[in-house]
Amino acid sequence: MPKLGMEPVRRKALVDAALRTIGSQGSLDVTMSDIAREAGVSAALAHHYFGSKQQLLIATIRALLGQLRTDAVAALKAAATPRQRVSALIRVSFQADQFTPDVVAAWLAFYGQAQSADEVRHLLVIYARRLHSNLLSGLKPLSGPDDARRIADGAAAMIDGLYIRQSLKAAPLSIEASVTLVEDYVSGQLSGLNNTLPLTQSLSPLNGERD
Amino acid sequence: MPKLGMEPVRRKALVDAALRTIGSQGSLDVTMSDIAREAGVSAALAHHYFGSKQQLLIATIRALLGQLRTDAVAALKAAATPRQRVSALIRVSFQADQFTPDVVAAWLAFYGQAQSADEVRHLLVIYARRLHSNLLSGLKPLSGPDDARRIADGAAAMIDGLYIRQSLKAAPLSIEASVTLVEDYVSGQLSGLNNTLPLTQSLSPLNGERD
DNA sequence: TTTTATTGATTGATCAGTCAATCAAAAATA
DNA sequence: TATTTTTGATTGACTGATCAATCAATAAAA
Repeated sequence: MPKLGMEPVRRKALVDAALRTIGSQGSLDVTMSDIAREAGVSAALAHHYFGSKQQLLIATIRALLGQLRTDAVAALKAAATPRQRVSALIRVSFQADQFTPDVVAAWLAFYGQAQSADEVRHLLVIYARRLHSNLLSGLKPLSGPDDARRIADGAAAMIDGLYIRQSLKAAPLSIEASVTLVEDYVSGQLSGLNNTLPLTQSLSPLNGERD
Repeated sequence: MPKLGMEPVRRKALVDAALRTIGSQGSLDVTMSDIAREAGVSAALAHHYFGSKQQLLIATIRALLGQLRTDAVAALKAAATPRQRVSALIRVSFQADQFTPDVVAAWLAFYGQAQSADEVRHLLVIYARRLHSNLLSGLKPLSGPDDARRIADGAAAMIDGLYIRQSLKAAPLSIEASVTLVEDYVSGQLSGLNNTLPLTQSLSPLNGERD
């Protein structure tokens, strides 16, 4: 069987399998054997390519983060106004493929791991910073920098919190309801400012002005 | 050494030790020996009183939840108006002893555990429901029931999200900043309604009217 | 033949949970 | 009161299972 060039194929298969396994079990207490079996290879091969379980987990987080970035970049490209950029970021966070029980459970498991593993924490901090800074760049033109920072903090927190709620699977909010909640927060905060900036587009963020 | 009536003393010591150990390590991957050592007893004694590690963990969550309820009840008792009740609930969530890195890390670890342990999930669902329903009872007099539900969802999500952010320990928000964010959200949403109800007190929630 | 892919078998460590034994206070008895 | 019995508290040592990591061996390209 051994054909050449298997390494990238196996790496991807193992990372995908790790995500599925962690997600379905909802915990990082999955064995290398579990993951390898899911990927259709031996546990020894997983060690061969990743060196350690920890490294495989880190590669898995990176994959998750990379997907999120790709999605965010694509969504931002389609947004014309600052307000639309903010909406695009909110929507990406709750995009169907990011908001599945498996993926949410995996994120949660990684957050737990962040407490004891600095490298994991670092990656999650990068995610948090990126979301915050992306939101900020959309919000700054719509308010003062201080308000923008504040609103970005609030929106980011609400997004993360909705993820947690989702993970409990008890009366979880739908994607649409989640998006609406965050949108309402942002709109409410922006319209509550001592309007020194035109806010005309802020009430229907997704219907951008024509031309 | 054996004096009578040690059981409640040991149980409490073990639960406290579990919280400290889990919090400081930031993970449920602590051994019974770790916890027992922290409590100053043997691992065998921990098993003697709790039967299993899982049961000790569940007792620990219950303790956390119980403390939260006690604090909430006390805070609600001091609140005169519905709006003040909402503020009291927000403040309790970020109360100093609930918002320490240890406690936050422990909560996070328990959320992870909720994925695979139904009893743990059930307890966390209880917490989520209690917060939501408490918020609701304060919000309903200030808005319609539908808006109240929506705002309660948003506020609860934001609170949980701020906890997560805290756990990352990267530029975490202060207690005051956290409280302010949630307060601003609630105030912003309430003032954005088609005001069919008097909202005069909603802008300075903590300065209740006299008499 | 050299290199790459792959695995079964093994190792060493870790841990939850069990158990039999010990110790000392309390209760019963003399 | 003095002595014996009972009982709760406590632990060290052990077991069985699990798992990450290693390694030597095999198979198939190149």
